[in-house]
Amino acid sequence: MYVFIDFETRSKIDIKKCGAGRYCSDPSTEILCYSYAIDDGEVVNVQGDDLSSMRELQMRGAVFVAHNAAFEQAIWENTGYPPPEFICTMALAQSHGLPGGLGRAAKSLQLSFQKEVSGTRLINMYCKPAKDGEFRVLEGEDLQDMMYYCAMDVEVEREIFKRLPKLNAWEQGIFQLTQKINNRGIKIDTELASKASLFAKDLIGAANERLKELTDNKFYSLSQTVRLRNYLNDQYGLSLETVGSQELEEVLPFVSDPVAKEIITLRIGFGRSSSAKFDKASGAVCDDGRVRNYLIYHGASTGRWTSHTIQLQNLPRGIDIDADTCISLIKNADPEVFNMFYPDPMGAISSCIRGLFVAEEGKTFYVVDYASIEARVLMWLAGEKKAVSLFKQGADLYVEMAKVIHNNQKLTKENKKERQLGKQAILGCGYGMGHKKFMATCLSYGMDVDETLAEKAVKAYRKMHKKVVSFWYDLESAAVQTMRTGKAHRCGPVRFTREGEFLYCQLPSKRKLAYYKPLLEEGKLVYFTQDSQTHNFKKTNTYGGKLCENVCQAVARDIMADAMVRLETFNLPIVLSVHDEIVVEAKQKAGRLEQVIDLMKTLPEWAQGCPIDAEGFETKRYKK
DNA sequence: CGTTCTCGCGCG
DNA sequence: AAAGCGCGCGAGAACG
Repeated sequence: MYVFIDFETRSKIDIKKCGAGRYCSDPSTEILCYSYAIDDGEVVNVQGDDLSSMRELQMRGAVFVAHNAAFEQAIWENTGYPPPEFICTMALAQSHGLPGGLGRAAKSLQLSFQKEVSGTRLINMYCKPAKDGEFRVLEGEDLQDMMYYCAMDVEVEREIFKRLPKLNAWEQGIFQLTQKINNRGIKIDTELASKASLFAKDLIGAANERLKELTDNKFYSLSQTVRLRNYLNDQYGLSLETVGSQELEEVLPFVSDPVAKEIITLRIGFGRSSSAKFDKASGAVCDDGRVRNYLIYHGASTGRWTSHTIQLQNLPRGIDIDADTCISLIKNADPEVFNMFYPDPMGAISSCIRGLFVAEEGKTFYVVDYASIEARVLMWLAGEKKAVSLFKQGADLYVEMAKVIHNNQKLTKENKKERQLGKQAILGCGYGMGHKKFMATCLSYGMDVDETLAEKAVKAYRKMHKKVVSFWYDLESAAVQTMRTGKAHRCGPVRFTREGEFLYCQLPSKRKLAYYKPLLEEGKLVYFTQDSQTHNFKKTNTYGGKLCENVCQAVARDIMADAMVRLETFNLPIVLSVHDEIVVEAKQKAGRLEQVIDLMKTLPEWAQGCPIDAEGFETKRYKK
């Protein structure tokens, strides 16, 4: 028996500011009404927060289904009863390469039920307090409309559920593990959050004031990016395409006007949004000092986790300063003293963002990450035996690459510049990058590589790793053949199949990557996906190099997911995972770091032979 | 006034 | 033998 359910809740606190973790646990948060449907039955609307009939269904072994089940589970928990396990239609949508949001998912699937747009007005009216801080009373026609809106959400989620295959048992387990981590949460240094936010706001405020002076009050903020670009171009004869820091760094040496120079310097130094993460941390922290509900299962189409509320997957690495010293200055010193201490005070503050996350009293973080896992997975999948064995021996592949690029066997680790180029090639050229893009990528890492050298590097990579190159073409041709014939086609360790509205790519772990509404257009493979920049759901083309990238990212994720399950089995609680890194929070114990590393390096049956490696450290305060 | 899109930032 | 890819969020601006 499946029970499809959707809660409408109200709260005195703002879910946008606090995230679902704190929102659901706040005492002012309560269920206004809810709708549910049993199997194919009619949707039932219930006013108020009495869940007793739901608990009865739970007792009878019903399987509950919700869209973004984490929310329903947390709300259920807040009523004082342990929630059942859920199937999450958002997880189903995302694991099929569809948008996560209920409305967007319904739209992209062109369901017969669509999300009711009129719900927004009701939510603003009844789910948030009025200006006097009190809730408006939901009754009469608006109550009926609210229940109708809620019921439609149930219809939509039921239709998504019927339309998409369920997660396999292993992946449902990974989904549950994600929820477990989300509920466990991670502790925040709240004192640091509030003080650092003030420091950052001071600095940004001063920079914006200076911008006003320099531009005769034409601006109020350095983040007015488009206007700032046009202004610099018009006023100073520049030809900027953006005001991104990379482009600005490039042109700065050629700008002669002192005012333009200063504006650009201000934008580079203060354009980043540093105080935002501190503020979000302050807002999202629960009563026990932890933030929760930050990981999104299968947020990326490849299966990687993404993160929200506080985006934990893009914490700045920081500049080269001692973060502990900087944090104690933020806590104990005045801003003036602080600014004297650091020539780049914004850089210093943003270097402390990682330090917001601290281990619970008596515990410590074990931070372990895989070494260039995607490059290793690629060599393994492509069958590059030599590279695989070099990786296994612990050889320096970056130097080996440099030797080929420069046609010089005498190069060693000490040839830093050459090795750096070799590293860029190994990490960057595996998915078909051309030499122009390679040049730009090198430049973004501060390496000035000319076109000839870039061309040499790309050619050398492709010559040295012929099987990687053929892997691109074989992947594309297997996918295209599957589209042409409707039959499964294998490419080494992966297998393409055509089922329903999807082209699937089955990975060694048996998990399937999904491509929605695939088509051959003049022999080229296209499919529908959400544009990662604009969020528009649209047709996009793909090709060997891109398929290769998807597969490598996905396999690396599967290796990490497997390790995460293992860590939890050995009672090593994960509080965070970031693409190739896992953070465990546990009591300090001799040998524990090695244990975490060993468990992460242990490979599942399907990945035997993959040359992975991991390293890490322990720390009370999160850092890179 | 709220929603949606774009730009730019940060990570892997 | 041609192409690197995957995200979320804040702020501003456009839209209704």
